[in-house]
Amino acid sequence: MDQTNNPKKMFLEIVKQLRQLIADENVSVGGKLPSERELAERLQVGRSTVREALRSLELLGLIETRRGEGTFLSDYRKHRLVELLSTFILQESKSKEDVHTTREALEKDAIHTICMSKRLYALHIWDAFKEKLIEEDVVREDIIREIIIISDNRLGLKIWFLLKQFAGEPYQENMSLEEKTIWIQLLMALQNGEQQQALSLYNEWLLLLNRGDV
Amino acid sequence: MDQTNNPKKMFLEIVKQLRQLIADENVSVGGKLPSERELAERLQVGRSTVREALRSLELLGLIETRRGEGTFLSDYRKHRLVELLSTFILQESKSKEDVHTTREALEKDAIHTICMSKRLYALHIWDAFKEKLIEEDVVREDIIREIIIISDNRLGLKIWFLLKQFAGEPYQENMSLEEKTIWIQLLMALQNGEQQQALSLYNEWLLLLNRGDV
DNA sequence: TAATTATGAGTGGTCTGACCACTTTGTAAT
DNA sequence: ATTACAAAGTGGTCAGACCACTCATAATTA
Repeated sequence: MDQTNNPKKMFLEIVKQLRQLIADENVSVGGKLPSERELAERLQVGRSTVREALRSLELLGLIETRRGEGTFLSDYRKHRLVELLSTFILQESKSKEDVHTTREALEKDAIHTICMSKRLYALHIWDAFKEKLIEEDVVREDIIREIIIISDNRLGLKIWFLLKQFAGEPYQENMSLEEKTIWIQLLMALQNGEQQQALSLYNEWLLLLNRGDV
Repeated sequence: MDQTNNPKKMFLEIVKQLRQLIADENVSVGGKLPSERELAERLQVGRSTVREALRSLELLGLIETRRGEGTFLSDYRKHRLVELLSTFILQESKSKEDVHTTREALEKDAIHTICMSKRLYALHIWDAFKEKLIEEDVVREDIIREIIIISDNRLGLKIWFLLKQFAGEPYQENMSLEEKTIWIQLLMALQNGEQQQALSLYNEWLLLLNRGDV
């Protein structure tokens, strides 16, 4: 059992084991976890230790508990990590800048990946985008999300998704006509795999954003 | 009692009160918090409830506990949020390819940032790198880490650091002579801010890596 | 006197058992 | 078949008991 150097915190160990258990038993989102008493028995620890681990995960918003019912795996989209991040980390302005930088790195990479990809994307995808850009109001983050989805890097998408929420309103505003013009060109560049052109347009768009607001 | 649709979790309440207490008593970074028993008495709750709150904050890395000593407010620069974030994200998307892609995106971004930066880096930094490359055995991840550190994106560095651990051995092996040659050129490109050249060399290095092993 | 050792108070770590409040479920009465 | 009620299950909280560890201080020793 405790073969390792075990000066470590038990409750941290339980957190780890809970994750393992969730993976093993294939608990799906919204699914029910074993009761605290059962967990205590299965993991061979006291109920209070189990609770310390569960409460930690609850603070993170990873699980949800309902008295009289049980403990449930909560929707990822309800993770409280982002809020906590903002509360505790992002006090330093440098951090905010870091978030932007990192997020933009992911976006550029998506553009790069799409251009480099040998995969052929159906034409109608790009056409649909362009049409949408022209005819509807488009929120900035929507189109970028699509780009990253197309680039097929799910990890990158998840990280981006989290970082995005720090971008604040600018990312949730509608695109101006000027921006749309850039993006239509950008989409064409992506369609044709013209990486240089695409990245150049992206940078142009960033400049436009930074000039406009903040 | 009066449940004004306020299913107030006691331990969440305690978390809040703890933050209040830290603010009120002006506990500084590294400072000591009251003992669990004292907190329980002051907040009029059981010790186990206090512990659930404390353990939650500990999982976040906001406080640090040392058996026999006490509970201390930890340096918020040591927060564990990114780690947690990544751990849970990586749980789901097990695609190693995604990890590599994302990691490379961060590395490229570091290169890009350094080249674009108006900041002048002391010449001796680059010279020291080059010397090290020539004279010593250099582990791959070491030099890349330095690059990212120089790019001064701490968030990116943290994420990279985590992703790196999934890269496996290749990243912990020594560089071959061929690789060193590329990197010396790359360092020169960085020194001169030649972005195109630097990224091109980086890609060349990646190709070399992928051809060589796994 | 100075250095070393022993002691005890304080603290976090864990477990047990006991209630409480609430939800679900199964059963008995209608 | 429907309803009413009791029981079981679950999270929420508390109190008390040990344990392992740290540290300051007293006691012992050199």
